[in-house]
Amino acid sequence: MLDPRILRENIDQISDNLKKRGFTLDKDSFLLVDKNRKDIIAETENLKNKKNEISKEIGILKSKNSDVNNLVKKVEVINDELEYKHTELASAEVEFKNFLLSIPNVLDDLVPTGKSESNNKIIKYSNDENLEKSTNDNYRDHSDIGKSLNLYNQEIAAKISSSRFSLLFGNLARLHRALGSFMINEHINNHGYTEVNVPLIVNSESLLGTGQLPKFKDDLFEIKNKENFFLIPTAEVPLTNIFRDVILSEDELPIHYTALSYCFRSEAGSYGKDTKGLIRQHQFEKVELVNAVNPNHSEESLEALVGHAEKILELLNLPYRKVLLCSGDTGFSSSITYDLEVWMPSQHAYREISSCSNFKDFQSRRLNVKYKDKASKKKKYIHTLNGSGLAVGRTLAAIIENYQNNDGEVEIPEILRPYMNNIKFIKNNL
RNA sequence: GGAGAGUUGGCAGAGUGGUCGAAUGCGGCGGUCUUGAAAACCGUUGAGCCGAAAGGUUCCGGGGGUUCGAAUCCCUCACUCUCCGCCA
Repeated sequence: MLDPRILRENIDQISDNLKKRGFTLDKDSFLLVDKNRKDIIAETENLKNKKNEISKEIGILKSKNSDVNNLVKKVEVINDELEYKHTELASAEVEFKNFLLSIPNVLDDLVPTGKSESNNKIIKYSNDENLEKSTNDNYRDHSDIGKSLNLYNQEIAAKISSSRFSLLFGNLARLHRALGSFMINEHINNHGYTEVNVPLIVNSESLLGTGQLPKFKDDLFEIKNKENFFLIPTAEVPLTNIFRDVILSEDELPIHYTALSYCFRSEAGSYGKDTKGLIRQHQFEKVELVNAVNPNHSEESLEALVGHAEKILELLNLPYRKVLLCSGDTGFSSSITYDLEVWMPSQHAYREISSCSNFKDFQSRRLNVKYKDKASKKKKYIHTLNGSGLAVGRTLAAIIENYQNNDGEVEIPEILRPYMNNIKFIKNNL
C-alpha cells in the first residue's frame, strides 16, 4: 500500500512510474475518492463535536436538577444526521482503502523498463556464459530419470490426489529432505538467520498484509469448511506477519527469519505449463528468507539476501544466472526483484529457482509495522524483504538433471553426502 | 465438544452510566544531586484520522445495540486461562 499523502502530493510522478508496469492509475478517481472521504470526515466530526458538547452540558445541568429536555431534543436531531453520515463515511472509507490496496508498489529507479521476461536484465552468470550456446542435447529430463530409477511417480500421485502432485521414493525422497535441511542449516549457521516453524494455514488478514489478497485470491487454496482459512502459498506470509501491528525498537533491526515450509498454490491459469516433473506443483517445499530492516539499510540488505540464496547454488555447484526483473515482470508488492535462475539442461534453459524482492515500506504499511527511530523519536515504517533460499523441489530437479551420468544414475553433490549416509550415487530402486 | 473465569496504555493493575484517554505502581525519557554511577527527588511519557495551525475526532479484545451520554449496561464473535471429555 502506498502512502496516501505521498500519492496525493506526487500523483503525476507516481502515475508515470506505475505506467512502466503497465498499470494505469486513474488519477482523477483517486483524487475524487480522497476528497470525498475527507469531506465526509470533516462533516461527521463537526456533528460529533456538537453532540459531545451538548451531552456534556446535559450532564452538568442534570446534576443541578435543571431542565434538559430542549438539549436532549437537539442531540436527537444531530443523531439522526449522524446515522446517515455514518453509513456514507463507511462506504467512502471502503472505497478509499480498496483503491489504495489495488495500486502496486512504486518501482525502484534501478528497475529496467520493459514488458516481459525478455526485457529482464542479466546481471551475471555463475560460471559458463555459453551454456545456452552448447549443443549437447543428450541430457534427459529429471522426471524421466526419476521414473527410470523407479523413485519418482506422477501417475500414482494423480490417483491419490490430482495432477500437479508427485511421489518421491527411497533415496530421491531422502535427497529432497536433505536439501531442505542443508539449505536451512546454511542460513542459520552462516547467514545469521533464526529458524522459525510456521503455521501452514493463515487467515485473510495475513494475506492482505503481504499482498496476496485482495487481488490474487485465485492463486490460493481456500479451506472450505472453515471460514477465513487459507493454505500458505509461501512462508513469506506467516514469517512477515509475525511483525503485523508491532512497533519494534531500532536496536532490534535487522531481523532475519527463515523457515522451511510447504507451499500450496492453485496454479490457476497455468494449465498445460510445466505439466511434467517437479517444476510446477500444487504442493512444494521452499526455504524462505525474510528480512525486517531499517529503511536506511534496505538496499544493501537486498544485495546480501540475494547473496544468501546464491550461496546455496554455489555450494551445490549448479550453474545459474542472476537476473534483474524488468518493470513489467516485477511483482505487485515489490519495488525491485532479482531472480536466480538455474540451468536446466534438458530444457536448454534457465528456470527461476529463487526470487528476492525489496518491498520497502509497501508491506509494512499494510501490516502496520513500525520501528521507533532514535534520532527523530518518531515511529516509522520498516522495510521488508524476502527471497527464496531456495525452492526445494526445483532444486532437486536441477540436481537430477545436472548431476546425471551416462548410466542413468544421479551423482549426489558432495555437500549433501553427509545427509545421505555418504553414498555417492542414486541408483535404480534405491 | 461441555462448564466456569477473564481480555483496560510498554508491563502490572484500578476504574460499574456524565469534565475518564482513563488513578496508581513499574518501565522509558529529561533534569537536580554526584568526579562518574546507583539511590533519592522533580518533571515528562499511548496511538490513528482530519487540519497549514489552533484545534477537533476516534480508540479500554472485534462487531452491533440501549442511552442525550458507555471502559462501565445488553447481544454477538474472537482469543486467553482453569476443569472435564476427545486426540497426534
